[in-house]
Order: sequence, then structure tokens, then C-alpha cells
Amino acid sequence: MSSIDEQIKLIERGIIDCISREELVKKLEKSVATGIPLRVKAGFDPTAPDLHLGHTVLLQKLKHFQDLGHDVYFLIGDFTGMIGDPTGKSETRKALTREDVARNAESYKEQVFKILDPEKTRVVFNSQWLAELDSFAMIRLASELTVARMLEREDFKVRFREGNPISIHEFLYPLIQGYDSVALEADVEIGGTDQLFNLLMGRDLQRSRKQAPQVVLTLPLLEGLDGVNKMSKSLGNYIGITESANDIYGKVLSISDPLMFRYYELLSDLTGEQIAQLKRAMEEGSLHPKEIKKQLARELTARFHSVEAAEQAEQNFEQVFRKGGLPDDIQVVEISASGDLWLPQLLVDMDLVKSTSDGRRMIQQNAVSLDGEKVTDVKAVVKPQGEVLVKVGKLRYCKVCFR
RNA sequence: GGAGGGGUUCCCGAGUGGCUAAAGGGAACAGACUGUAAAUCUGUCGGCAGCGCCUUCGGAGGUUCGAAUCCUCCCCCCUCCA
Repeated sequence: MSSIDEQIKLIERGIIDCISREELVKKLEKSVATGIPLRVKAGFDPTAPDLHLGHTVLLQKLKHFQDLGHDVYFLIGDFTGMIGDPTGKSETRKALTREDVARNAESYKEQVFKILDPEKTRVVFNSQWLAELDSFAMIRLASELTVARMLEREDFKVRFREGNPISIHEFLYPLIQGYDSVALEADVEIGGTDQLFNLLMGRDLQRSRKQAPQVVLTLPLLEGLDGVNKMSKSLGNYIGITESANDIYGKVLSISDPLMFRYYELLSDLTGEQIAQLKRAMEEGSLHPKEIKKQLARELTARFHSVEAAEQAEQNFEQVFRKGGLPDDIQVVEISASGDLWLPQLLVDMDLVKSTSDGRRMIQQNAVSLDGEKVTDVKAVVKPQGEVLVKVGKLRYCKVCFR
């Protein structure tokens, strides 16, 4: 195991808060002295098994702990997931079946171990202990906190002040998350900055249960492709770690320049100094921003695929977008037809537009081409013969194969 | 339990009887420009084989030649009082 100083250095890289550093040092010292690894906890939502780059910020940090010899508890919040949406957004979360949870967990494992070391990872479900918590215990748990304390959370405070609804069960959420830390006897819990309140709750509850409070580490939230909202699947602004090399590469290259440096800071393995250098080079004009972005795209693509795949993706990208060519792997849709097909309808059938009205609009806007030839007539029909390359806009294309 | 304020197309938000598929903004999409960046400009932004028809303004009924707008009942949300 590395020295305390080295451990601290790695642990603190990229984090926002560490509460508290002294306690962390103490825990590390004890761990070194006894040879017992720290128990590092991070909670994940059971409903979204598609991990994206936003999750990897957290996972990388967990990996750091593993590299230092500690144990990671990958907690799947199957129980809390069933309670409802903790973010307060209006949609009610559907209760997951046992099968759903099991399936999602498997999917998690597949993805998570692209980054984490399976040997040092314990996957746990909070239903293991929460399902046994009866209403009596629940009430007792609730008695340990006050409403005033709850309203300290920014999110609650704002919603309360502005007269937006706060359901009682939302108060239970941080309680339960905190209780998870008690159940696991966590030494460290990691989460996004938006989780700070919940993470601190774990400390409160551990203290009132006579446990040593966990050290809380928060990590910055990664903005999604839009550069504004946090990366999330539901907003569609994400890069999934299971996506193809072409998609990952392409998506990274489409982010805005300011966002690119954000991604460098949160995702890249480059040091702060190296990143600063790139930034300087760009400002001086000695390095084109696109080149810097390409480097990032290569790094991230290679992380989830391979260096070769990243290079391949880059070539493909150049071919498609710079030279206006086509990728190698165009999706082919088979459609059986007897007579001529009205183009807007064909576009719908190929899933390139959402309605014939939409398709008609695309044609009117000069966005549709067949085998490279622009179509301008909304009444155009296609003869069902052989294969035709259909393009809508720059990014949506597909080949039809008639039968 | 009492009083009041609300629910409009993806989001915010105008609209209080016809000119309203519903202002404005945002998001999104397409075109131009470009580095699939940003900014900008233009256009589109319910559905339909489209200059017409159909479905939309919390839900169900009703008044009217005509309803997002008026009436009745119901559902949901918020605030204050208890």
C-alpha cells in the first residue's frame, strides 16, 4: 500500500469537497497500520443501467481507491428506487420488479467492470437491509432528524420557498441513503456535488449510531453534450460507455470548445499542467481547437474500446464529415414493397422521421437525398428496386434494401 | 374544514366567444456559413397522399351557428387560515 501522502494526493485529485481531510488521514493511517482496507461506498440508481461518461467521473475515483488497495461497495439502490424519484421531478417512478433489478444489476456489472476491478468490488443492494427495516425502526430513524435540518438542503429550501410541492417521502430518501452508510459501516462515501446533503446525512446517522462518521468526497458533475445540463440518459445528452467507437468519437468531437476543456479536466488522464498547456496553445493559435478535441476524442474512445478502434473511428469520421463520404457500416433496413413508395412514408418506415408531415417538411427544407441526389418534390416516389441510400440531414442516413 | 389562486401544444408562457393549430421565448430539427465548435442569418416546429380535412388547451357533459375562452359536475396542484 502506498504512503499516506501518495494516497491523499491521488484521492484528492479532481474532487470538490473532502469532509474532512483530517478524518481521511486518520482513517488511512489506521488502514495502513492494521492492513485493513477502507470501505468505500457509492450508490447507484437501479433504473438506469446504461452508464455514461458522467458516471465514469465517479467510477474513476472508485478505481483510484481500488488501486490504493481499498474495497469498493458498489451499492445499487434497488429499495430507494422503488420509493420514488428523489430529484423531485414530477414523474413518478415505477416500481421495479425483482427481475428488473436483477437484470439491471447484471448490466451494471458488465459495464462497471470496464473500469473497476471486479476483485475489489462488492456489489450490494440496499434492499438487503432496508426491506427488513419495519415501520417502527423507520419512525425511529425519522426521529433522528428535524424538518429544519432537511430544509437546509438547497433543493428543498428553494422548492419550499417557491411553493413547489415536496412530498414527505422525499425526506425519507436522504435518511435511507444515510442509513445505507450505517448498514455498510462505510469509511468513505463518494458522490456528485448534488449529493452532498445526502452524503452528510450518512455522517449524522453514523454518529448517532455510535459509528465513526464516513468521510465524504464529492466530485463535480459532468455537463452533458449540451454543455448546460448534467449528463443524463433522460435528457439524451450523454455518451454511453457501451456505445460504438464511432459514436463516442463523433459525439466528443461535436461538443463545444469550452466544454471540451471541462471534459479534459474531468475525464482525461492528462495532468492539470498538460491540460493548461493545450489551452495555452489554443489561445496562442499554435494549435487548432479541433486538433485538441480530436486528441480528447481519441483518448476517450480508446478507453472504452482500443487505440486501434479509436484510430479507425477517426478515419471514419474524416471520411464521413470532412470529405462528405459515408461510413463503412451503414445500417440497412429491409422493406418489402409491391408498388412505388411515397417518399415521406418511406422515411417514416425507415425511422428517419417521425411522421409523414415531418418527412414532407424535411424534403421541403432540402434535407433529403436518395443515393446522393437531393429530392425536392414532396410527392416523390421511390421504385422498390435494389438498394437505395437515403439521407435526411447530415447525420441521419440509412440504406433500404427492397424485397 | 374555510377562503383564494391555478392546470394551454416538448418546456416556460400569452390568450376570456369567431380573424386561434393557438402570440412570444426556450429547446429541437433543417438550410447557409464552419472545425458535425461557437456566433449569426433563414426556415420548420400536432396529424393526414396537404391550399382541404381531422385531433389538441386537466376530464366528462352542456349553452351557442361557432368554445382554450361561457355554464355544470369531477380530477389534480399551490397559498393562506384552522
